[in-house]
Amino acid sequence: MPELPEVETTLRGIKPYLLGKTVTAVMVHEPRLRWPVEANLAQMVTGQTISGLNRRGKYLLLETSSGRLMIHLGMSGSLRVVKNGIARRKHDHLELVISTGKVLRFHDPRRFGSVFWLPNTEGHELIDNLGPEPLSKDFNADYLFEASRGRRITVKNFVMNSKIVVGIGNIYANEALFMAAILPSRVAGTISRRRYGTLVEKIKLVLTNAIESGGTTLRDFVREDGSPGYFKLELLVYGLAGEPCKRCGRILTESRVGNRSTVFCTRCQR
DNA sequence: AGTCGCGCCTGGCGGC
DNA sequence: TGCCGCCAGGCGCGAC
Repeated sequence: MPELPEVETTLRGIKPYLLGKTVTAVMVHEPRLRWPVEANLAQMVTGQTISGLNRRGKYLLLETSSGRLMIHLGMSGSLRVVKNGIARRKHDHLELVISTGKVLRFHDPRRFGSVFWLPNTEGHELIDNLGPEPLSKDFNADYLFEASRGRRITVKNFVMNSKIVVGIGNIYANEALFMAAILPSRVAGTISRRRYGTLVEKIKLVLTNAIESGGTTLRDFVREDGSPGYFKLELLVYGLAGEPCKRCGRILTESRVGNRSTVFCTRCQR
């Protein structure tokens, strides 16, 4: 499930192959993604030179002089760089052929991902109103505390809201709340400034550590070379319901918060 | 305005 | 062994 660390890992992996390179062809094999791939996308991107690669939340941005290609990996998406001529696999929906003889392939079995072309002159509602980057200084205890006042949703749903802060999905929300010793079901508006300080610190820590491990591979996620991310080995609670808490030994509990699998320790988290 | 539930989609897995 | 139903969840959307 690509969250910020998986998208960042992908960005760092593909960057050396694409930066300063020219796209010589674009093939859209399956336009039926989360949002339909626009019919003119290939025409707009072909011939463009990629002048920068960036990430905003879970969106990858391939910058050119006339606009940017926005890619979201959805639930099961991945990007791989292969040599031109390697056989296409099932669910390889879109390809960018690069002047160097490499090909960037967008692979997404469940098709929850999306690909957009965004001209320089236009904004896009999907990225224009996002919250701060969690690894930036704009994301701090005061910000999160103030943003939470009056909110009746659970703290877990609160930090998974991309309008509040980008990049945190179910896995890292579970992990950060465990590390911060906060129960996922706590009401966001009733948590103290001090505890939000701890939560901010743990969110930054878990995301940073996960990036260092190349992200978390549960099923679908792979790096640009097809290799998995290894942060699964360092998960403390996600996927570990029924196992003893690594901190106190009590059996970890699983429930549904916001209709998503939530794992926590009833002793360590309050 | 904030909150909640739905649905998109495929593949893996448990149960029978 | 095979089939069926459930589940995984990012995220926009409609309803209240």
